Amino acid sequence: MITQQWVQSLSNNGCRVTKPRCVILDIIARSERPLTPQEIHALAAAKSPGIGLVTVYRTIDKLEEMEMVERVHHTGQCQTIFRRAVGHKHLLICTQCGRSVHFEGLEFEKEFQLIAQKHGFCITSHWLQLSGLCADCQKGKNT
Amino acid sequence: MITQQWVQSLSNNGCRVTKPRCVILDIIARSERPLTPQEIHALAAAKSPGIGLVTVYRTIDKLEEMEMVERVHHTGQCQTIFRRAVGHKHLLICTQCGRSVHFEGLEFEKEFQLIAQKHGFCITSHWLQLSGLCADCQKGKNT
DNA sequence: GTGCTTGCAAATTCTTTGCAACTTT
DNA sequence: AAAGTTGCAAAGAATTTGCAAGCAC
Repeated sequence: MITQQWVQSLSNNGCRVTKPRCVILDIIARSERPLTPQEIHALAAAKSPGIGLVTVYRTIDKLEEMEMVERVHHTGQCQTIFRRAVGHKHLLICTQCGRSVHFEGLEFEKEFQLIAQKHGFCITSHWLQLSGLCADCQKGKNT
Repeated sequence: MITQQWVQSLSNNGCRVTKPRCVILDIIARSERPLTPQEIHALAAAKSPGIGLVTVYRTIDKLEEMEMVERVHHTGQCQTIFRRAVGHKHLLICTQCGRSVHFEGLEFEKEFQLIAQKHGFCITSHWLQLSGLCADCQKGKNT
């Protein structure tokens, strides 16, 4: 389970493993789709009343810093949070239900470099996200 | 000049061609890099004192609606505005000076579809941006 | 006990809305 | 003259900060 790995990492980095933090971690780790800070807060508060939105923001910052989550562009904003994949992967997002899947994209890397060279640029990072409808939403299951 | 085309389009769509609007249009059309609403406002106010930030927001909305500009992910946010390219192009951005260039990316489209199919998704759009250092910034010119 | 965390309240920052005055056509 | 626009002030929304109390180790 991802949650346990994250708790371990936190601990290894000298961070305290507190109740609110665990609840938030677990919600993000288990989510199949990117969540906004507000959504995370709502889910966290449901599980464990009293958790503040501020704690959610601070936990997200910490997780981002430790490269366990990343910001994703979804529903018009780029502040939704999704767990980060191991290795170099990109995201495939369902515009309707939000379900997201990581995919390998190594084939592209070389092409990106070539394109950049043509313009005199030296690439340091890239942002690639595909949006569409997942199998269920195509069938109208989540309507 | 892009500005003139835009003014023409506005006019054709029944929009009034006002002074503030022209100033804002011109700033965005000429910019080599994505600008935040605040930056646009600062530049606009410098050229023509009295222009309100609200007008900038409203003009951006209109331009976006008419597909003349797009939101770009830059410097940690995705609300910076950059002119939109004709046809299907992607963006190459300098993380240091912000200079941006559009490039063709048709070769990727088919691959995107294939990847999506493997996961049962049907792609409707994608978001691809390459970030790095432009030629000048690599040489330390803009430091 | 020490020092990291938490939650509250307040402060900021960014964006949107209501409205009367003002332009463009 | 009619209708779209503008800028101001105010309202909202989202995020950050200060701080005393509370936990984890």
